[in-house]
Amino acid sequence: MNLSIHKLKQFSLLNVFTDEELMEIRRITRSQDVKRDEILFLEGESTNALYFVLDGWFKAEKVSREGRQQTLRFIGPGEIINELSVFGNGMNSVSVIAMEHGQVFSISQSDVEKMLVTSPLFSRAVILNLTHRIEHLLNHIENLSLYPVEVRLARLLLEDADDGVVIRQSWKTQSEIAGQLGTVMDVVNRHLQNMVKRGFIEINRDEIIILNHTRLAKIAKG
Amino acid sequence: MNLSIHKLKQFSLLNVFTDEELMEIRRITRSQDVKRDEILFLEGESTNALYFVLDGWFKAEKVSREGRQQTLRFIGPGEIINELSVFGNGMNSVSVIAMEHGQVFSISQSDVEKMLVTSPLFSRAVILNLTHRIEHLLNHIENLSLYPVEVRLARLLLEDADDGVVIRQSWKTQSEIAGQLGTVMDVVNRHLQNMVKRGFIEINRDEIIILNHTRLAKIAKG
DNA sequence: TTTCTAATTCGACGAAAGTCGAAGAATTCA
DNA sequence: TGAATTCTTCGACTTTCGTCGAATTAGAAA
Repeated sequence: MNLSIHKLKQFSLLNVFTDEELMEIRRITRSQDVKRDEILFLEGESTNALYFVLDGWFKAEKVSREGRQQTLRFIGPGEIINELSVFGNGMNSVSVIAMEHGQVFSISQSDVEKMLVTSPLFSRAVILNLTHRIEHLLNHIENLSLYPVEVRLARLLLEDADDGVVIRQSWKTQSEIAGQLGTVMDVVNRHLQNMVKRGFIEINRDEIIILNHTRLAKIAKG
Repeated sequence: MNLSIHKLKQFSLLNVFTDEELMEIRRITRSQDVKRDEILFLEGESTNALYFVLDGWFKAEKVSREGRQQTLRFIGPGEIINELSVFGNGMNSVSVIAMEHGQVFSISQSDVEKMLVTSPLFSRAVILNLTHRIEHLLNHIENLSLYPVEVRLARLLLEDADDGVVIRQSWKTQSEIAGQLGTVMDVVNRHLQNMVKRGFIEINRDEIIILNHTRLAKIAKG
């Protein structure tokens, strides 16, 4: 059993339990390796387990009939997948796909349900988690409907930037960025090139460097 | 005290309590009349109470710097306002405005917090409420980013229609519909007129009649 | 290296959406 | 009832976005 108590505590949902309780919980988890491009579950299916990401990156997306895709979020270590169908008893409203090799563990819906009843702290943590998700989604909607791609792109760059540098995982292609922004690759490229031309940023394969933070922030303001 | 136990039970969050508990709860509520166009609270403020709509309609919206507005939802009797700042301890991320004269009652954040700790059923109901909100928002995002205005409009009409008729409250202007769809009045009108011209719908001041459900559904499919 | 695949870049075009000005219709208010 | 306000409608114009085809570059695999 390589699932340490320490690792379990990385998850805000589990951080509310004592070490003894976590040892109990560890027993009801099911670990799972996920290969790159593997589909954890599909929109429309019913999946009855809560997944915890130990390692690797995933994305949650919706796909239109014509194949356009809208990425709702990228999901990394310490984050949780599938709150919606577990707590809402519904179908998955998004598909979740592994961007790279990863590792997750899951707890069945019935076990989660028991935890909800017995631990008010766990319930509280779940509620907090859901409100954060809602805030994130509200922000997403605001961006989509009120601001053009250039603004959304500038905001994305500034948010993802760490010390003026946006690190690009190997899977973070312009297509993926487009999916995140709710548009298509060509449009993203056009705006990126435009920002390069104006000297605001510099693009490499594995990073995007912000050269003029002030001007970029001005764009992001809308 | 004109707030009957029966009325309290209309709310899914409160329906989990016994009559005795509800009498207790009734004591900690604060009723309030709201005039038309009155702002219940503003985006960015911190409001520390959970509101329950007894009567009247409200809207939750975000406004851009340029004045474009995105309505997130209309809120009617039996629905709850401000889950986000109460459960998430953050600021309001939307503004809520009364569309018509209405009546609400509220419970303070600290009292709600107590209810969360003492009643697992209440917690469960809150979680369910939040997941529904998330589902709704996900749907909204999908529509915004993947489907054009005409499709979104057709979907809205079909959703709101009751027996082939969409009843328009006096405040449900084309401007409001535009805000709901994430676009502007002119565009909505253009598409509505187009649907009229093609004989799919008929527009009156107080209702929109769906004449050709099949064709409209075909548009809604995307 | 060479080959193959995936990602990026470009130009040009068409479609959808947003903007502006203004006029007509309906509703509300005095 | 008349006046004022709000809502709706229209046409013309601009901008942004999405699409297509194709060339170029970079990376991965053989």
